[in-house]
Amino acid sequence: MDDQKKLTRAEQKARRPVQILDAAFEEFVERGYVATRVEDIASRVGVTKGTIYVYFETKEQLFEAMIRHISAPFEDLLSSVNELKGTATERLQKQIEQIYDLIINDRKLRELMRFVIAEGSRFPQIVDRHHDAFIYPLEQQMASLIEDGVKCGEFRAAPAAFADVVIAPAIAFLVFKLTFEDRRILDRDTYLKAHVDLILHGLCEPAFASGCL
Amino acid sequence: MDDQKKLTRAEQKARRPVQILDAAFEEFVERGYVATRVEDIASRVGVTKGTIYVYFETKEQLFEAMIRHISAPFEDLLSSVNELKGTATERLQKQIEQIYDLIINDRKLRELMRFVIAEGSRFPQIVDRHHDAFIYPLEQQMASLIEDGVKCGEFRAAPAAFADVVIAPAIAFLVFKLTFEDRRILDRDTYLKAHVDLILHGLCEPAFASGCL
Amino acid sequence: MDDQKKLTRAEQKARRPVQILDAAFEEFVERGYVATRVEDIASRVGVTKGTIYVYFETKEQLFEAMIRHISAPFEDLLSSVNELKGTATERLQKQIEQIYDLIINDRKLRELMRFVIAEGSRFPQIVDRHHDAFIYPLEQQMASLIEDGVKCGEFRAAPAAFADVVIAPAIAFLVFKLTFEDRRILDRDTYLKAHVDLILHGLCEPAFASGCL
Amino acid sequence: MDDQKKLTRAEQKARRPVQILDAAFEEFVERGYVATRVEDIASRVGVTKGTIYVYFETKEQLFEAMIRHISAPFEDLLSSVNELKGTATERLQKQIEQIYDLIINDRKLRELMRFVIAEGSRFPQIVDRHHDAFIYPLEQQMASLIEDGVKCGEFRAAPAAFADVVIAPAIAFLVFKLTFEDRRILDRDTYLKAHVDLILHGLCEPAFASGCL
DNA sequence: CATGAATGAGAGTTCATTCAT
DNA sequence: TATGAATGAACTCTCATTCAT
Repeated sequence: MDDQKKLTRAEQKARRPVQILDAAFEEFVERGYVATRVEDIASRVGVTKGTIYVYFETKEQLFEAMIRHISAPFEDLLSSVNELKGTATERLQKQIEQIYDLIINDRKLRELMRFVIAEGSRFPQIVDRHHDAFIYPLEQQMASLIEDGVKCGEFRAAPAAFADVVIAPAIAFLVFKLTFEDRRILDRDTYLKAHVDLILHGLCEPAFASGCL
Repeated sequence: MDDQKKLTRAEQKARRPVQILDAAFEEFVERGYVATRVEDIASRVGVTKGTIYVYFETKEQLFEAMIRHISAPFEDLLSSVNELKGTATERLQKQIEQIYDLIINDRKLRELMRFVIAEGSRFPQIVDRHHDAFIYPLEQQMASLIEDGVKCGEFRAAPAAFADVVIAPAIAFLVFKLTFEDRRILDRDTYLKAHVDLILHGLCEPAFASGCL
Repeated sequence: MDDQKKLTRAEQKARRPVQILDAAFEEFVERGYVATRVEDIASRVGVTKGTIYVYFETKEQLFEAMIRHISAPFEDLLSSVNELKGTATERLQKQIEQIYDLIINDRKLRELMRFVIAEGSRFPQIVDRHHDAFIYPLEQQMASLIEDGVKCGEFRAAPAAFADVVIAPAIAFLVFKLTFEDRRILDRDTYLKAHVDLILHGLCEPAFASGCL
Repeated sequence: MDDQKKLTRAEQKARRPVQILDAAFEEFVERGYVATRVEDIASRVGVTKGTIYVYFETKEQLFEAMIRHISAPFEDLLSSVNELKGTATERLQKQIEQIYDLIINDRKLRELMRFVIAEGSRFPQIVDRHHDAFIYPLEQQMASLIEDGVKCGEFRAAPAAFADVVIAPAIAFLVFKLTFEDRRILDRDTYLKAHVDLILHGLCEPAFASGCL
């Protein structure tokens, strides 16, 4: 409580943009770009409409800034995966698990996907951004992981498109969670297990089949 | 010929609701529910604002009717699958192909998915509808197909969630197409081949592996 | 009273634009372009804000249309002067009188001048329009009248700029009336008499001086 | 040198009000009272919004102060005319010339006229001020000059309103310059010569006509 | 059935003004 | 003295909806 009081003007000011962006995220998620009122974002922050315009020129720019704000963390998030150890199989399994954890835990990532789908035609940049910063790296990592497995003889030779198909169930999981949220229950563990099971069987050298699984 | 004219006019009127629903689909796709103006739908049909309200009480009801209108075909569409012949493997492969064809050819199905994601919180019924009429039947069919394969020894025993994971790449494909449309090229054949390849390897009894593929 | 009732929708609609333009004139005169609220114009007509936008796309276009509306009458008004009869002196005198009558009686002409001065930098077209439709014709008529007088020996040879200077007191009178309105009284007859007196003395051939005045 | 700096800084502050008034003049000229933003005035001075309010209570008072600021010089400017020497004719000619020089050289005088016309109904005081400080003295001087000329037999007896009419072309010139600025070229010398020519012919005793011109 | 003029409740945005620093 | 974050009232413009014709 004293905490709040202690905030000097300067501190307040430094926090405002982030406060607004966070509030904007919540409101835009709830109602979509067009139906969200700048005033609602403002009241969520506890300021008035005008204050929003001190920090952002238009509702449009606020939306774009919000997207950038919530996208930023993913960029370095995906780069950490390279450090995995173990056999290709183990690493593949591990990475899939991490992706599911990300999808389950990171509401922002999920909602970003909704924005991309719902507002993509209004904000084409976010579609490209999302592809370049999220989808493409995922594909690349998966592709190189599979390649490793093929090289060391754990996986059978696979067409390039395999990487896409291998991560696809996770994408579908994300979309399901986004769409049905609480309405239909999707159990992470069950789904994840089925996913891993399928792709490992699907990838392993038949000769290894009994051994590697 | 006057007869014809009059008939045509009468037919015109009988077609009005459908014309409006089709126009509504196009406009709602282009701009989303909130940003679409009733007037734009009207001019697409070639009538004026007021006419829309002769047929639909509110914009909201028009939207819902439009969703019902474009959803209708899918209902009987999926029931045709049962008639497939051949081994479980062949039927599985065939069905997957059909799903991709559907996704590629049916823009309405794709955009329905976008509506579900984008407007789901505004129109919760459409989410349920979509699940019951599209997602659930798909899962059921796939599940029973897999079960058949297991029974006849073609597929290894699989957990229930397998059905979801098996169709997931197709869902992801749909979402990709929806999201990136022309921006990123996804080749149906390449992706489909990888998908089928993966799941057949993933499903087949190892013993059958060499034989069934 | 019945008159009002009898107005059909169609008639109403035909009158609306003019009603709005007239109301706009009054409001813009009273407060200037920027300070005038579209809503005030609407209430003056007895309709609501939205109605204005049925007829005019923006406040700016409404203003421009209003200027065109009040300028239109002047265009043919000035062309009637050519029909004057009598000696050059008589015709000059007559025309000057007509100009003063115009200035005195036509509030719209006066206020147009104010718009040109006050809003000229915001609406450059109206400045040009005003010059071409009002100032220039006035100069031309005066110039040809003087030329006539010179040719028939009534007036002494005069430089071209004379026409401007000869009408200038009327312009100044207009500006005075515009500026001081009721605050300072300017008597038309006294001022007009002095004006005519001055220019006739100033123009007449000295030889004619006693005769022509 | 530190002294100097400090002095300069102190001087800076002393100059602030004048700097602000000068900046206000430019901005108000450019956009008119209502459309001018206090912030624009501030940035022209190189300070921020708040600073303006240190020196002026409201935008309205700032405007009025600005008007007073630019009007001040005219007050003593017109009193200098009495010192003219020569015949009435020479002095009249001289004074007319001075008025044109004033109009040509003094942008502030010209724009003051625009403020009077454009903002007169919002700021009635400036209309009165302008009349009392500028128009009325001009008329008075001209009237007494004419009276002198009449007394000494150079000018013919003239009605009182003559003074107004005699200066009117200069007023019209001012308004023209204000209105058309660069758009239409008005040559000072040509116009002035025509003006003087007209009024001298118009004022001189016919008997003197050949002699005095 | 079809029209389109009219409504009126907002929505985004602006800006004079205040006040803690 | 100077700042600039914050306010809140006002303004332009939009659009779903109504209803007389």
